[in-house]
Amino acid sequence: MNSSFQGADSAPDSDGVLDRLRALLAELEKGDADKRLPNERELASRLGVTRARLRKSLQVLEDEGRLWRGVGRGTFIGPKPSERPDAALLASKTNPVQVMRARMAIEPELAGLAAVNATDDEIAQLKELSRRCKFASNWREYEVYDALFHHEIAVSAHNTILLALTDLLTQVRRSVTWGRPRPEGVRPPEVHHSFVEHDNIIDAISHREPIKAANAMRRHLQTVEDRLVGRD
Amino acid sequence: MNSSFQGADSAPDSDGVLDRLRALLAELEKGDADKRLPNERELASRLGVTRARLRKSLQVLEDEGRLWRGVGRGTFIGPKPSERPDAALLASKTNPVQVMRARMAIEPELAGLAAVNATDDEIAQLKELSRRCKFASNWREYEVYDALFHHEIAVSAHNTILLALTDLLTQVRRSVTWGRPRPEGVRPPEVHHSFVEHDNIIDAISHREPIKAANAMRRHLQTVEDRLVGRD
DNA sequence: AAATAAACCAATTCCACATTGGTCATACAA
DNA sequence: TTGTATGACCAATGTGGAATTGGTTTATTT
Repeated sequence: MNSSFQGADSAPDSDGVLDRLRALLAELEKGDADKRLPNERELASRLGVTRARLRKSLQVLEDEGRLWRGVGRGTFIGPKPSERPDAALLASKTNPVQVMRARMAIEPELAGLAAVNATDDEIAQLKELSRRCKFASNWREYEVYDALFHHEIAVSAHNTILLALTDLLTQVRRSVTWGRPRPEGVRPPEVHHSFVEHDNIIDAISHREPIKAANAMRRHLQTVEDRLVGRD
Repeated sequence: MNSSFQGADSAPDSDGVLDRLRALLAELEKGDADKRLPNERELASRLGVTRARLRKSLQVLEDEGRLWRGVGRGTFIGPKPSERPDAALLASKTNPVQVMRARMAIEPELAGLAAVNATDDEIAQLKELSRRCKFASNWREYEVYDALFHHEIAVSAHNTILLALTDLLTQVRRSVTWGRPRPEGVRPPEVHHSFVEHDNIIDAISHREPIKAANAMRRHLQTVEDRLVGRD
C-alpha cells in the first residue's frame, strides 16, 4: 500500500525517502505528543537527502492528506485544519441569493425546534422584540430588532451549533450593504409585511406547532427574498 | 432625544460631557475615516473632565449601542462586532445530536444545489472520493475521504456561505471524538451502508435530479445518525 | 460622602527579528 | 541538454518584549 496518486512512475522512491517518511509519520502518530515534524532543512540533512528531494516526498504525503504544510508555520500530521470563517471575507465572496439560500435551509428548522424547546420567557421575549419592530422609529432601528428577533428564535431552539451558524450569517449580512438603501429618518410603514409574518411565527411557536412554525418562517424568508431581489 | 435608557436622573450630564460626546460621534460618523476614538486619558483631558466622569458618559453611549470598548483595543463607533466562531469551543458546548440536526438542515440542500451546479470535473472528483472510501484500509482513512466527499459536495453546490458553514461543522466534529472508537487497523466492511448511499447521492447529482439528491443525502445522514446513537 | 488623582491590572497591539515552507538562479554532473 | 544539488531570496508566520488601553482599586482631597 504505497503509491496511490497519479502515475506511480513519477516518484519511484529509489532512495526510500518516502518509505522512511511514512515510518516516521506512523511513529509520530502513535505518540500523543505534538503533531509537528522537524523543518525541511533539518529533516533533509537528517535523512541525508536534498531538500528538493525531500520536498517531493512530502508533496506526495500532503496529496494523500497525511500531513499539511504552511509557510512560516511548519509541517504537521493530519489533514489541514480549515480556517475560521471571517464574516467580512465571506461577504466579499458571496451574494444575497446565496445567503438567502442558507437562511432558508437553517431558519425554518430553527423555528420548528423553537416550537418544541422554547421556554415561556423566551416566547415572551420574542413577542417583545416583535413589538419593538413595529414601533421602530426608523429603518436602522427596525433592522436591529429584526436581527434580534431572528437571533432569539435561534436561542429558543436550544441548538448551540445552529445558533452559531445563524449568528455567522447575520454577521455576513451586517458587514455589507446589500439591497437598496432605505432613506434615513423614515419610519417603516404601519403595515410592513414582516409584522404579521413575525406574529404568525410566534403564534406557531407558542402553540407548540413545529411544522407550522417552520412553514411560517419559510414564508417570511420568501417575502424577504422577494423584496431583496426587487419583486415586491 | 437624549436619554433613553434607565433612570434619566442617574446621569443629568450637568457639565454637558454626554452631549459633547454625542456631537463628536456624529462628527466622526460622517467622515469615512477610522471609527476609533482617542483613548480615555487623552479624551478626558481634551474635554477638561476626569477620566471617571468621562467613563460614565461613555458607558451610557455603549449601552445605547453607539460605540463599543475593549481592553487593549480602544473605543470604537458602532455595535461591537461579534467574535468569529471557534470550532473547539463550539464542540465543548454542543453534542452529536445537535450537530446532526444542523447537518440534516444543510447538507440535503447542498446536494440539491450540487445536482444543479456541479461541473463534470467535480462529479468525477466525487466518484473518485467515493471509490477511495470503499478501498480505505482502515477507519481513519475512511473518515478522511468521507469528510472530503461531503466537502466536495459543498464545493459542487457553488454556494460560498453554505460551504463555510459545513466546513465549520466538519471542524466541530473533528475536534472531538464522539461515538464509539473504532478499532485501529480494522478495515471498513466490504459492504458498509455508506458505500451504496454515497453512490445514490452521486447518481442523483450526475443525473441532475435535485430532489432525488437531497432525499438521498437525507437518508444517508439518517443512517449515520442512527449509527451514532447506537441504533444500527 | 463624593469627587479626584494616581497607581495598578490584564487584555491587546505593535514592532523588530527569527523561523519556515515556497521559489528561483546558478553551478555542476550525467 | 537534462537533471540535480546548492544556496540565496521571498513571503507568511511565529515569538518575545515593550508600549498602549480600557477596567479596577486605593489613597487623597474637598
